[in-house]
Amino acid sequence: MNNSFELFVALKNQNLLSQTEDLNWWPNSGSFEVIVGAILTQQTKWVKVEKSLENLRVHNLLHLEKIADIDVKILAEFIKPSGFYNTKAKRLKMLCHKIIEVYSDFDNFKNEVTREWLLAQKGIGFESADAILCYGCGREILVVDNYTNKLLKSFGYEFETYEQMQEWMMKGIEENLENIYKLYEGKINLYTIYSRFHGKIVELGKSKKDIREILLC
DNA sequence: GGCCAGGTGTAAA
DNA sequence: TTTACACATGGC
Repeated sequence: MNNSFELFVALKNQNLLSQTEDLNWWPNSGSFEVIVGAILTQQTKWVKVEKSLENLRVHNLLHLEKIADIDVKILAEFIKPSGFYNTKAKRLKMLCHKIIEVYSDFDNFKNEVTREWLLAQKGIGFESADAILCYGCGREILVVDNYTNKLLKSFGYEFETYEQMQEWMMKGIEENLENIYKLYEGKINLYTIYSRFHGKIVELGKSKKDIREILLC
C-alpha cells in the first residue's frame, strides 16, 4: 500500500457493512444526536452508547436545550451504560450549554462551528471534534482513530500526531478524487467518501479480520 | 478474571 | 514535552 487511496479502494469491496449502514455509517447523521454520541462513545463500545441514547430518547431528552438544562446527576444516571458517566455528563451538559450560548441552536452550530471552537471545549479532543464536524455537521473531514493508527502501522506507516496521520489519509484521497468519482460513476461526494472511509476502518478493526487479507486484490 | 471499547484531561517527571 | 493515570461500565 502506497497511499490512503489504495486502502480506500481495498476497503470499498469488503462488504463489512450492510448497504444501509454503509451509506450513513453514523446513526442519525446530521442531527444533534451525533454530538451526544461523539462524547458517549469515547473509550466505549457503541452498543453501550445505544443504551444510553435510548434512555435519553424515551425521556424525550435528546435535544440540545433539554441536555443543557438537565441536572447532571440525572444525566449521569441515564448515560451510565457508556461508562465514565460522571465526567461525560458534566462535559456534555457544559458543551450543550455553550452551544446555545454561542450559536443559539443546532442548525446555526452546524453551519458556523469551527474545529478550533470544538477543540477548545472540555471533553472534545481531535477525534470527537472531527466526528462532530463530519457526521454531525456534514463537513468534508476524515476522522482518524486508534483503528486507523493500528491499520496504518501494520503497513509500516507511523505518525507522530493525530493530525499528521489525518493529513496523510486525507491527502491520499484528495489527490485521487477523480479516480474515486469514476469508481462510483459520479454518484458520491467528498463528504460521503470520508464518512464511509472512517466507518469501514472502524468496522474492519472491530471485525478482527486479518488486516493483510484486505490488500490481496 | 483480565482485557478492551467508535478518548480526553491533568498531574507529575 | 512526554508519560502515567483517572475516569467506569459490561461483554467476552
